[in-house]
Amino acid sequence: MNERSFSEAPVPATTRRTVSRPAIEKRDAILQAATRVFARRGYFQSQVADVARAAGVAAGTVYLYFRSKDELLVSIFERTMRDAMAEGRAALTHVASPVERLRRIAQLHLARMGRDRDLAIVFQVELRQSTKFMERFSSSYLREYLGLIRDTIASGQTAGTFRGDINPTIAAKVLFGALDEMATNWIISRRRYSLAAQANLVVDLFVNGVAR
Amino acid sequence: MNERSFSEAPVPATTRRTVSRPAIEKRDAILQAATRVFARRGYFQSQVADVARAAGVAAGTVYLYFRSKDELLVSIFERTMRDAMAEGRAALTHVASPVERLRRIAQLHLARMGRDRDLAIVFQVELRQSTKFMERFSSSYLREYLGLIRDTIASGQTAGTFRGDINPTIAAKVLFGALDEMATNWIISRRRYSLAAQANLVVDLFVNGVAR
Amino acid sequence: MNERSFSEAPVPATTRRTVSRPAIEKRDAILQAATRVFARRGYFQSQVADVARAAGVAAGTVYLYFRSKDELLVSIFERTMRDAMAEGRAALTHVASPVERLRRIAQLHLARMGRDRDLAIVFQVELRQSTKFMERFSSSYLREYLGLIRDTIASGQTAGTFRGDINPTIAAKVLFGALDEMATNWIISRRRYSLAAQANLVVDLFVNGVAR
Amino acid sequence: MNERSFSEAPVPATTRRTVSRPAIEKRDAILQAATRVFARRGYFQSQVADVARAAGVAAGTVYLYFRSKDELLVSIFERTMRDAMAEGRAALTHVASPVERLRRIAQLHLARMGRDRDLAIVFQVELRQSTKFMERFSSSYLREYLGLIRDTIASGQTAGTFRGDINPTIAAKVLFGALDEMATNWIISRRRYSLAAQANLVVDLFVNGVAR
DNA sequence: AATGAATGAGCCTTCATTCAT
DNA sequence: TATGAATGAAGGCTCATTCAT
Repeated sequence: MNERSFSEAPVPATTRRTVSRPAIEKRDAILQAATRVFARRGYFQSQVADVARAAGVAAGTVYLYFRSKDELLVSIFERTMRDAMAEGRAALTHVASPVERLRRIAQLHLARMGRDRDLAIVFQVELRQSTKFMERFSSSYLREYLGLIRDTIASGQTAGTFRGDINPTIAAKVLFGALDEMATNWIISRRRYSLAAQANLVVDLFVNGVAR
Repeated sequence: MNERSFSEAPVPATTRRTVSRPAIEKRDAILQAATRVFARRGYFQSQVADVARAAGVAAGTVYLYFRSKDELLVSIFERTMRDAMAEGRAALTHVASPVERLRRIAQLHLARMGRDRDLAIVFQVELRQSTKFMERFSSSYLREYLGLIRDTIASGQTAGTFRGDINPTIAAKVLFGALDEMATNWIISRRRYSLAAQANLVVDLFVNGVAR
Repeated sequence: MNERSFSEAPVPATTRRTVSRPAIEKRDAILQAATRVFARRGYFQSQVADVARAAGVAAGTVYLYFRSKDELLVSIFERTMRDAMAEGRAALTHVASPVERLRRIAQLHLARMGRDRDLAIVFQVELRQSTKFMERFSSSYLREYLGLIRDTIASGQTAGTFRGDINPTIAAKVLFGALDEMATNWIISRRRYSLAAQANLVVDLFVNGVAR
Repeated sequence: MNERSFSEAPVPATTRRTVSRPAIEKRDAILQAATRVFARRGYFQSQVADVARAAGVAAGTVYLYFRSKDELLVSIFERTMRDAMAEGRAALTHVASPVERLRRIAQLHLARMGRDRDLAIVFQVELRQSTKFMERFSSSYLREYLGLIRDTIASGQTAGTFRGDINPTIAAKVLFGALDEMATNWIISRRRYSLAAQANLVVDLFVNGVAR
């Protein structure tokens, strides 16, 4: 991967703020095509021209919507995370019970990945190629996501539902790591099973432990 | 990454079985240099010439010991996993208690990664770039490693230490995912802390859960 | 020379059939540059970058018009042979006399080589580097060319102009070999003389023999 | 092909003049192996290590007998031509008739090639790769060989057997070209037939022409 | 004389990106 | 906005040759 820039999302810029509807649609089409192509061939094996072809546009057109090939990957991540966080927060609005909140988080997490295998592949595999790349991610949405889990755990501790002697930061990583591994394993596995169905099992394990 | 071959390790061999000591040493030196270089620059940014220079040999010499650049990566994985599995099995020989066994596994896992940051980077980041690559890994040593964890959990169930109503396969993934995330987070994090020290915390959480 | 593919000519095509004029011109320019460069430096000593520079395009551009370095060589052969066969057939249309036909063939053959020393060098030297390469050639245009000569001889036999006791296939090879050697010798020789002027001498010798 | 040197034949040089019998034998073995390997794989595809292996020696050993890979090719040519010229002259000693002399030359030429297909391939194909290479050849043995033919023809003219109005130099090229083409065609052709058997046909054609 | 491990120069090809239209 | 032809930097790998043993 060449020098990653990680700069602002470039939107076709005739007018800065009002981006026309068809422009957004084309941008989305390209992003979707990129997800499909990256998932099938892998990021490095994929050529920008492949993405363009899959999106039904010319190679040069991709660069009207994205600054670079890297940015396609970054944008897939950001769009998905933005959606996920928004959906997550909405889903948690009226859920008070910490356990139930974790359950919702896990369900949404695995459901989103399980719903779109190509997206899942990009998230679980293609997105993890360089420390720079990962640092960039962890310091933004991922930090936010881990924070959401951590806060939920902490509030569970405050409420007396969860043990006070555990470190909520570490616990958050444990849960995230577990969900992440579920998703990765689902990608890799030849067998086809419901990923979402594992959410409750994971949360149950996380909450109650393996001990009798 | 180009077509990976994953074929046998090509060691310059005077006779097939007896590989001379200096040959082994040079091979190891190259592998170590590769770990360092890949970790610092990333696999794709690294040139074979960089690795050669770091190992103090000529570029062409790398190809006397490894079939391709890819094979350097594969070999780092395989050598480490082989060592880790051997060390793991040895360390578990006389440990009967399931909880203690999990603790040992976690400790060895995080200690190994925490001991060599470069190796950890290669393992947590560089090695996860393509589905093909990951499939190859999961179907060998990783499967074996997950199996080791799963069997430990299952024996804990048999012994009555662990709940009978959990799926040991899923539980194994949960624990592995948690450890894996610890390592990844440690890599990414700017702060320097002891990775190994988290082993007990993770296992405690895994065994007892967050619930009061 | 690497694995030769000998596949279809890859012409950048807006539409499959209508190749734009400038595209054809650029392709021709590259082919001409390749002829010049290969003749001066030899095929293996020539770099694709040399050809590109001589053609006034970037190195990558060559690959928009030709699949590989090999294909440049193949294309020079094919374009020349196509032209030569077309010109040859046209020139023979109204020539009935077998001797006169042979004379025309020889004249065109040597005139074409004598007209473009670079092309001659590529034909007489660079194009004869591997059995695979030569097999490929002999089984296409060369076979056709030898066939043209053989048929002319055979018709001369039928007409009673030529002896009936000679094998026209062998006679064709003899004439072709003679012309080919004339060309090769002309290439190699330091002295500059008219190659075309030897056509009649060769044909006279071929027709009448050296015997008094 | 890299810079060709075309320098003196390097003989293992412990003592300059007295080359031990086994040294000569090893040199010959290498040359024979080279002929076989070059013929099968082509000169450029062949590695010096291939030749060494085929000769049953180590790669470095080849360089004790030959200065370079190029020189292997050159030496094959020179050894064969030396033998051929010697054999030729001997065979012609007591043959006075010009036609008969030509017949002997043609027979020896085609018999030698027809006897050793690998050698024939090297001579007809591998040896003709660069102008420099060919210039080197033409200016030595080839010139001598053509001279032999030319002189024979000239003496035939003096004797009144051959027409006085032909240019013996051109006639010599014609005959050589004819023989050369016979050999090349025999190499390329899938069909297996006697090459030597064509000698008389070619000479008859050369002497008497195709005309009735 | 013989070995074969080591060297390192050399080059085809790909493909992200640009830009004239 | 859209196109797609053109660019040119970049690098993995081969293999003839050397040389310490």
